[in-house]
Amino acid sequence: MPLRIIITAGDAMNIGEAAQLSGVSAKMIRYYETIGLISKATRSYSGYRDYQERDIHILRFIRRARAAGFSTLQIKKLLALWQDRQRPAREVKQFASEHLSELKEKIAELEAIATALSQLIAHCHGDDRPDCPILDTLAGESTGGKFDECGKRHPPIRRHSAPKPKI
Amino acid sequence: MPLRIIITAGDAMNIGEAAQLSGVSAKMIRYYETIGLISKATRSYSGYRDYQERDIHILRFIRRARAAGFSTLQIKKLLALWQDRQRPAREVKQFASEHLSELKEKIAELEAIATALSQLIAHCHGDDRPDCPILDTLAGESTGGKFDECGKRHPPIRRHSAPKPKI
DNA sequence: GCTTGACCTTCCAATGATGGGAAGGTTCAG
DNA sequence: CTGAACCTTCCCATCATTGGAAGGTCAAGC
Repeated sequence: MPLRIIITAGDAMNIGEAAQLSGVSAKMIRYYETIGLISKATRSYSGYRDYQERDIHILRFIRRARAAGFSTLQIKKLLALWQDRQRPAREVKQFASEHLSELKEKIAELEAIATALSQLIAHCHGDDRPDCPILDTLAGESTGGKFDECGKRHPPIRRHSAPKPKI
Repeated sequence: MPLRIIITAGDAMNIGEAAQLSGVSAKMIRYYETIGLISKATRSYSGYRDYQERDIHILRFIRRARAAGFSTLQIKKLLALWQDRQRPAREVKQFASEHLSELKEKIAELEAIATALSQLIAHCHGDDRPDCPILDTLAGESTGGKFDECGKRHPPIRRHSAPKPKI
């Protein structure tokens, strides 16, 4: 992966440098532009996107907000709150609190699953014999078992990670 | 939502009844067939899929495994283990344990986010004044802040829930 | 000037599990 | 025979993210 380190004196920079400085991939910067999360970048004569320090700040904000688990839609609102210097902190606190509640709910769901699974695993002798309470429970005839109760939401397993903040 | 309750004496049934009995939606049954998680259903003369009791058991197994947070790929393996009556329970236990580790890791990540967010919220006075440590942190100039560390994976926010087990 | 390679551009595709809906065929009861 | 409730296949959307192709641009070194 050859990676030329870009150093520029002034403010203006291409998308690659913006990506390096902000920790948001160029791909994602373009994506954020298409979904309207950031405003359309001005273009150089040849069509290259042009970024300033100010854009880098915004992109970093977005990266951190993503790392905090906010969706792009939520970030749109956060950006609006951020840019409005008159907004009362109350609004921000409330918004963040709602997100925190969702997070906690998700955690509780996962923990319910983990607990149930732990118990099954604990009850499995795990030797060469074929009888196994784990499979028996999943196959179970009875209703109202552990896994008829918990784990109602299951986001797809993702291959791609969110951008790993290296800056 | 008109819903006719279907009661059939014998084993053979259409996809709708299979869905009701298994708790897996007809849509998902077809999907599981296309991705090869279940074998292709036999068809009636007119092309309707035909299901037996045995298929219902498999579908219930899949539903519970999904509720336990296994991906369809993992379930494929679980089904193979289940169907192999000679497999040592050790294998199942190991497989489930690996999944449990992943679950715990995910929980830990979410908890790191939740903790960091909690702290920010706690530090926000939340009144009418505009200064707010939450936004300040997201906008922060400094590197190595809370959200430069935690939360590396963020599955997309889903609209659709996994099938809610009602049976 | 020309080449080369590292940039940049747009566009399309895939991921994973799930639902929505259209267009059209089947079945069964009244 | 009609209508409703099934069934079929096919395409689309979600969300954030990456991959890759096809092609334009720029700057350094020859």
